[in-house]
Amino acid sequence: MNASRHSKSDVLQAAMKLLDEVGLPDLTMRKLAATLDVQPSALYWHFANKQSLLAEVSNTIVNFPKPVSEGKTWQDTALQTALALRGALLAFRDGAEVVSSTLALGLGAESALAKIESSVAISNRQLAQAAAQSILFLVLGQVWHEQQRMQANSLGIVDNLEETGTPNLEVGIRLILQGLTEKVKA
Amino acid sequence: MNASRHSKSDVLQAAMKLLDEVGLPDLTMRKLAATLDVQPSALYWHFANKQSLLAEVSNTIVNFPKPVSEGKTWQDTALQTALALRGALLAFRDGAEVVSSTLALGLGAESALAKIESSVAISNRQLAQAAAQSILFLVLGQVWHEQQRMQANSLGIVDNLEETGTPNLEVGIRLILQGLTEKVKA
DNA sequence: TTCCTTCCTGAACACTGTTCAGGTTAGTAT
DNA sequence: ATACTAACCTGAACAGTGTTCAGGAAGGAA
Repeated sequence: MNASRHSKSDVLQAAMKLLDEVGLPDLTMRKLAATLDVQPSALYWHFANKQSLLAEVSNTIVNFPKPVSEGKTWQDTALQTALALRGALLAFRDGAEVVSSTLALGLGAESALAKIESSVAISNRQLAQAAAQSILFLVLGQVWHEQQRMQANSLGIVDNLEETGTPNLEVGIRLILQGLTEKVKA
Repeated sequence: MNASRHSKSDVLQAAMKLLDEVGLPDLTMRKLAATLDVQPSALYWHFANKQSLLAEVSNTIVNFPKPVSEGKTWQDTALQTALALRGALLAFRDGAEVVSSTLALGLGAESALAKIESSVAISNRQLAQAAAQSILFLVLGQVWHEQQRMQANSLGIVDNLEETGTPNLEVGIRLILQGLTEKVKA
């Protein structure tokens, strides 16, 4: 189709489109190169390796706007931020797994943690950091689970009727915020 | 070394030993076969595929004894259970990643969730389930992070001085349990 | 001795990420 | 117009991956 040359952000865009279409396991350098009408080796001019590519994909996924906090309690803002993160992860196929992996490798996606932490408006920063990290892991784990089920269901695998995804997540976050509120009071 | 034949549990044991020695990325079927003095294809008589092998590895890792609850509040028991899970994951290199992956794929490791859930002795089972799931994701995420840092540090990468691993985990769990306690009271 | 189950061999298939020497294209400077 | 330079790509190869499959060997039971 397109025989023109490509910039780094072209490749990044194509990678995210392909991710959404085929999922993480099938996001290979060769398939990505094919969608750009280019040899696989060409990708290595733009990115040092696949991990670096995925790191930037991950950063783009979690680059969602931080909810405004006007007229809301910080508990509400924190909850909204966590749910916004959930939405950002759900916007791309296997988004949670991609972000989890690059976060574990320390290659990016730290902005997600920062956004949650800054929404926890309590004076004890150490405590706020622990809570924010907990919320982050909770959202990542839950959405990863959820997205895996989505794919399984789309493959015709029997639905287990355990559709407690979203409720469970919100309940979990609320428990942490509740605990935080009590702890700060004392 | 050993030219005798092997049972399924022999292979499983060898896999776990190799995992602990070289880590998940280097746990390949070929290397595993080599430690058993066997061709790679021989492994497929014992396990349908690599995922199935990892699923059983995962089940073995999380098969830790559930702490006794005598003379303790359920909050204490739940905390102990979560920390026991942490210990079980830390007992094997990349344990958290292995368990996270197979749990996401729905191929095993559910016993971990069951143990935590049963330790949350409140009447509202729906709430208990949500809390248990939250604690599980929290432990998995935190330990995954921790183990990744351990490997990075062992490779000579600079230590970031952010040694908040264990404290953060315990704080997070306590927040959830505190929130639970308040919610049950009301 | 025959039979059957258990376990393994050897070779191949279809992929994967990555490297590298060299070529093309386009734009800038002389 | 010519020369230079940076951006981008080709083509081929390398070393490795999980997995399959027809067939062979070992050992106990009938």
